[in-house]
Amino acid sequence: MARRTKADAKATREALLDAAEELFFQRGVACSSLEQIARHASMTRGAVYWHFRNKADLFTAMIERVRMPFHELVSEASAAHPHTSPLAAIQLGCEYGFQRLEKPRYMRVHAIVVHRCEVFSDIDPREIQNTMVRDCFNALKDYLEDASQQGLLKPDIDPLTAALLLQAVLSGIFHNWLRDPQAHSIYEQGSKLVKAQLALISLKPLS
Amino acid sequence: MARRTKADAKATREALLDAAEELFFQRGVACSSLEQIARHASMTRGAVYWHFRNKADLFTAMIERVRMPFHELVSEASAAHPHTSPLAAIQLGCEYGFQRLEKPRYMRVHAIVVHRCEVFSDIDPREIQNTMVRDCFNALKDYLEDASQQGLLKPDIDPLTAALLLQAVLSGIFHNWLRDPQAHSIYEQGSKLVKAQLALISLKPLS
DNA sequence: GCTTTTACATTCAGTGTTGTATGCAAGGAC
DNA sequence: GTCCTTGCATACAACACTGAATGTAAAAGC
Repeated sequence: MARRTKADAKATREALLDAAEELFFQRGVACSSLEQIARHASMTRGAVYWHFRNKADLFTAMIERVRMPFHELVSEASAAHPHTSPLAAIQLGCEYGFQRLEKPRYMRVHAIVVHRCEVFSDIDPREIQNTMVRDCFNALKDYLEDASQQGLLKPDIDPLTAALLLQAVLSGIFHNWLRDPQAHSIYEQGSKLVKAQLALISLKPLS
Repeated sequence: MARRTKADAKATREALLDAAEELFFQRGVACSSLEQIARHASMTRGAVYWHFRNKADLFTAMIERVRMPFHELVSEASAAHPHTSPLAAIQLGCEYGFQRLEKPRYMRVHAIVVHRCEVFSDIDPREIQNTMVRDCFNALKDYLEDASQQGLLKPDIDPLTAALLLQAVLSGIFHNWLRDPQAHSIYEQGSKLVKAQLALISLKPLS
């Protein structure tokens, strides 16, 4: 068959990643063979082995397309809404994150990492999740310590516990939604619950 | 080889489940073959196929050994601590649950369901988790509605939202711990956070 | 315009796994 | 004591998947 131009090759790579995403999501990582993935992208396994070393390499490349560190979300949010309090920044960052998660690609890949893959070769999905969670928690802690120093928090709760609770709430919202994404909008449900939780720990009602 | 008595057969079955538990936990469900499981229990695949129809059947049998409905935890707890308020019942039920999770068997099996298995044949780990979560949430909602009617909750939070938040907190605690069970005790961390969250929603300080 | 890469397709060998079929020795009921 | 059944072990057939080797035609470089 005809060889493709450099741009075509890039498109092929993306198509393979798309196909992997769909099949991993539908049948799970272990149950999706490279042959099936290639066929789903109208290619052969040769193409897969050209662009990726093996299944694990393909997998990590797929993950790379959907990274979203919390501080990125917040700075993106605060670009649109400047001069906000730490608590409002958290609320906005979460809402931006929830909105991203509703995009099919983000939903699918996160669903794959959480529910459709297990340890294989040198990939451990828990580590992937751990880095995401740690990043999020550290950001929350920073914002809540800021809020505490500005006297925005109720005096009977320390910022560390507040961060732990809020991070747990976020984790819960995330996992509850991901277990059945069709059931409800994580943006609506999540925003509501984050707001409620922030109201519980903040001294004054949120703006 | 010698045929075993009925009690021996039962022991064999348990040994196979134990072996599956260990291997699933170590290498993941997909990466553990029935041959490996049988060998790990000093048996052959014939024993596996005698006691279980296939891998999926073995898997569900393994799950069956660690079920713990929330109301069971609470009734077990309130047998030891009678005449408690709904909020204290929640606290106690959670603590009993956390303590169970720290037992190796419970920890391993839950870790397997959450992190070491994906959809295979007709098994969907999400459904298993969904039933657990729904059961827990319904129980929480009942207790919190009781608490609300007894005037124990802050007036600015409705029992439904409180239940959603608390369930999210529990989910978060669970997943955060399960991602790295060695890092901390879920009993200590979880009890602390549940207490803090209950304090946030309750009108008076908890006894 | 020629050569060298690139971007795949095709083929092949090897391995691991599943399900089933069969064998067999001891248990259990009478 | 016998006969059927149980509780496995062993053997077999079929398949699916991986990784690597090889083939190849067109793009890129000069």
